[in-house]
Amino acid sequence: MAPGGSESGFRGPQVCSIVGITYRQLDYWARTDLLRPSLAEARGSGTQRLYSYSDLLELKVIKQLLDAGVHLREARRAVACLREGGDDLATANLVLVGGGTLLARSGEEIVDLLRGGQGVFNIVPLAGVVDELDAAIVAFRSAPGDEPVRRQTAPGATGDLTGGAALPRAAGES
Amino acid sequence: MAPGGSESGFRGPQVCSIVGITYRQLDYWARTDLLRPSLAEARGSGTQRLYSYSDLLELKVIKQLLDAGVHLREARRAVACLREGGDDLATANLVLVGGGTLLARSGEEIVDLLRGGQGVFNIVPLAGVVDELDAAIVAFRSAPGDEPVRRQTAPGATGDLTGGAALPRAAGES
DNA sequence: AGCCTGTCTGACACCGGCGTAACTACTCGG
DNA sequence: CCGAGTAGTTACGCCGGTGTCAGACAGGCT
Repeated sequence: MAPGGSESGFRGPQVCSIVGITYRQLDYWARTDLLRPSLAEARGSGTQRLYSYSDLLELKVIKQLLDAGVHLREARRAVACLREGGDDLATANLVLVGGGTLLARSGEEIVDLLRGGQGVFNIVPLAGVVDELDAAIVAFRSAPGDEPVRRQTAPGATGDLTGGAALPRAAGES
Repeated sequence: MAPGGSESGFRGPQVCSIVGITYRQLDYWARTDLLRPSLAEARGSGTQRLYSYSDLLELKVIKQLLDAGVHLREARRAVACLREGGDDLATANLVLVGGGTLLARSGEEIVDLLRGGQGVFNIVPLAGVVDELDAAIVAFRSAPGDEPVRRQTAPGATGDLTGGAALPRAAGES
């Protein structure tokens, strides 16, 4: 298989090493409707799933939530909110409050929520997630089966990431 | 300072109905060293555990975290941080970031963390926790065996929340 | 076609976090 | 001193989420 050749999406094992999850997790999440591949689903043994760039982004968010000790049930709600979220995700923060999810654009918005709300807030800064994901993709393309951690090159040089799904990187994070 | 402090503390089943957890949870948490009663531990069948007011506060924080879908492992770290915190917990926010815990006194502090941090933030406004806990204690004393398990949407209009029983609420909430 | 390799699939097992149900031990009123 | 009630303890099992492993299958290569 050619690591730099086909641009038609990402297959299961590729997704696993890019996002940093196990194949069992990816499979379980696809079977339980947490996140199914948007480009092509498996139709039996031997076929292959194809994930888009935005799929990877959602998977990365899920992994971050799991690493932070958040339950998969909350991750399901987060994914649902991300899909409605629109296009400029890199500058927003995903906020989970008891029973609801929303995208906060500014820090002051979060402070307002903290003042009035009772309950626990789970907040995911999406800019960092996008950064990590792009760096992991670039590292994977340069060395698919080797050391995954490489220096962070500007992903804008790669042109098209996955056709039409690539998000333009915003510069500032504040 | 603590409601109910005039007596010798809170016993297991009382704690369960005040905090809103099951006896099995309380027992499991005591056995796995998440939170052991600080006043008296069980020394065999028939004896009884005695929990202090600050025990109840920690238990309430744990329950809030669980309700928000946070794993028990994170709750263990949160408890450790709460014990190191000062006395004025009611004005602070408990913040869990990947691998670390801290108490943030102001909203701006949280915004600063959000700017630079990469990872998921779990934030617990402790003022709301104290409110709910005091209200539950007052409700329990007026109707010890009557009150069913109340939902998270505390009535709040109980009136004499701070009537000689609760901690003095210092900071405005909105 | 036959082989090889990569990928999906199914069955089994494991562990954390409890629920349920018995059992046990202490306390209290009489 | 004895029965009732209460509270802690043990035993067993369930369920969600994964690791492990063997098996099934598509597609490319010879």
